[in-house]
Parts: sequence; structure tokens; C-alpha cells
Amino acid sequence: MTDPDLSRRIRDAGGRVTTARLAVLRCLADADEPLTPDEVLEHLGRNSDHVPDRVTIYRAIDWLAVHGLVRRLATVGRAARYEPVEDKEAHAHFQCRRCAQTRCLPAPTPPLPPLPPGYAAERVELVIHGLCAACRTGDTP
Amino acid sequence: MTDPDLSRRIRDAGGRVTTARLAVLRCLADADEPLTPDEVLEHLGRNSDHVPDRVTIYRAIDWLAVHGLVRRLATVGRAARYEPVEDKEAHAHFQCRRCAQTRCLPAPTPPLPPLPPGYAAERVELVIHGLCAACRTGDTP
DNA sequence: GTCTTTTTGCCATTTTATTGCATTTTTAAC
DNA sequence: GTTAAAAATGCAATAAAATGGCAAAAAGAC
Repeated sequence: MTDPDLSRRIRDAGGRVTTARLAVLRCLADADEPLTPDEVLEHLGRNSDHVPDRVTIYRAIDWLAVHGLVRRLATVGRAARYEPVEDKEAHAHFQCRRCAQTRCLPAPTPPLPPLPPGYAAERVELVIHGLCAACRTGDTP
Repeated sequence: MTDPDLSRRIRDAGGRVTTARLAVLRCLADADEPLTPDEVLEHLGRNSDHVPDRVTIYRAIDWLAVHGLVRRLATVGRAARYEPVEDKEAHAHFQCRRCAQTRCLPAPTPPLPPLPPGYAAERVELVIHGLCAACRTGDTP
């Protein structure tokens, strides 16, 4: 997705198109797996001249999440992970229990289980727990 | 499940049956939803005379998790949540995006999506994101 | 009860995230 | 392009969740 596209998405969401927001969204869109705020910061450090403050990254991500451009995943690890909200959705995530790596998997949309009365479902997420290839061969599981 | 049962599970896992481990396991087994370490601490404070230190709770939970008596869930909130590993498994979890309440739902076991080569799946978790009844009627979504 | 090993409690520290406020940037109006 | 209002940023401080080190205490074997 091109920068003008991303800018437009931010503007359409009712916010100002700032360097930080654009850079964060760009970063998440380019990444092939969900990133933590710190990973975003690190990526930006490698690919940009001006690196926003850590707090700004947090706030930018939060803004993007609240406005539906980005999504926070359910994680087993300590840090939150975010991925861009794209058109083609419905994919699961694999999470390695050793290295906390998280990657996207193709997956059928699971059916929504019955909810208690009054509850409203907004999204179904499928998380596969296990060991990634590196951690499985590396050392003690 | 009775205390002797729980003690036996701990002993069978190769650990000492300590007050803290037993209390934590008891607490998680009695709760009808997954709890955070702090919630466990709070429950124990209400139901016991001697309350273990917070760090002890963390370590007890961790030991139980490593030895398969308890399971850490994927969460959207900051704190980890744990539930006992029981016989009847295969259930999904609902997480409210406002109050972070987490509760168990009956659910069919979703099929395992294809994994990249070398990856090993150990568990499939289904997370339903949304609003609980209280948060939906309470105030602004 | 005594001995050995494991676990606990307490303190300090780390990791991840949030808040407050002055300064800067963005945008819309001229 | 200036300019003014609103929104976003940077920095320092703080909070929340979890972890590490080590002496004291408790389990379990005898």
C-alpha cells in the first residue's frame, strides 16, 4: 500500500496525518508479522532518519487501534502485538512459546460459538500455540 | 475437585505440595473464569488466613503452568490469565474489550490450520473479542 | 527430631505501558 | 505564505506486571 493510501486512511479516520502515525502504519503494513511497539521503534530506527519518541509510538499505535486501522492481538507474551487491518482478513496466528515469535497463518474463519445473553462479539481470533522451527531444533523444548 | 486430588496432581508432577501451590491451584479450579495472578492473590486474601507473597503466587502459577496443571491464555489486556487444565477441554474464551473480563464459552475445537514446515502445534485457542453484557449496556462502547 | 533440598518472603530491578505538561507540528482560514 | 487554533509530540515522571537474588523457612526422607 502506498503512502498516499495510508495517509488517506488516517485522514478518513478523522485524524491528522503526522509523520509518526504514517511511519508506524507504514511499518506495520510492511512487516510480514505482527509487531510489538518496541519492534516498531526498532524498525523505524533502522529505516528512517527521524525516530519518534517511544511514547509517541505508543500513542500513534493506540490511535490507529482505536480508529480501526490496526488491531491488537491476543498474546501469550508480555508485550502487545499489532497488525494492520487489511481487506483480506480471517487468518490465524501462530505463537511460539519459547521465543514469542508470532506469525500469520492462512486459516478458515472459525464459527462463532454461542455467547451468553447480552454479549456482543466483534471478532474471532484463532491462536495456535507451539514451537517454531528454530526453537524446536535449537535446544531443549 | 478435592484437596487430596489436587495435592496428588502436584506430587505426580514431581513437586512438593506446598500451601501456596495448593491454594493457587484450588483458587483457579474453583474460579469460574480465568484469573490474573493479582486476582488469585485477592481471592486468597479473602478466603484464607495466611496469604502468600505476590512473588510466591507468580512462582507457584509458573510452576503449575510449566508442569501442565494450569494454562496461560492469550490475552489482549496487560495481565496474564490462567485457567486449570481439566479433563473436558476444547472451549473458547470471550474477552471484553472494555473491562477485560474473560470467560469460558462452549466451543467446537477449531481445525488446525496448516503450519509452516518445522513448526509444531501444541494447542489451539479460540478467542472471541467483543463487549460483555455489562459494558454494552453500561456506557459508551 | 534431624538433615537435605526445595520453596518462600522480602527487596531490588526489569519490562511494558501510561500520564502530565510545555513545545512543536498540522491544518484550515486568511 | 502567514497566522491562529487544535492536535500531536517529546521528555520526565510514574504506574503496572513480572522477574531475579539471597537468606530464612518449610517439605519430605530418614
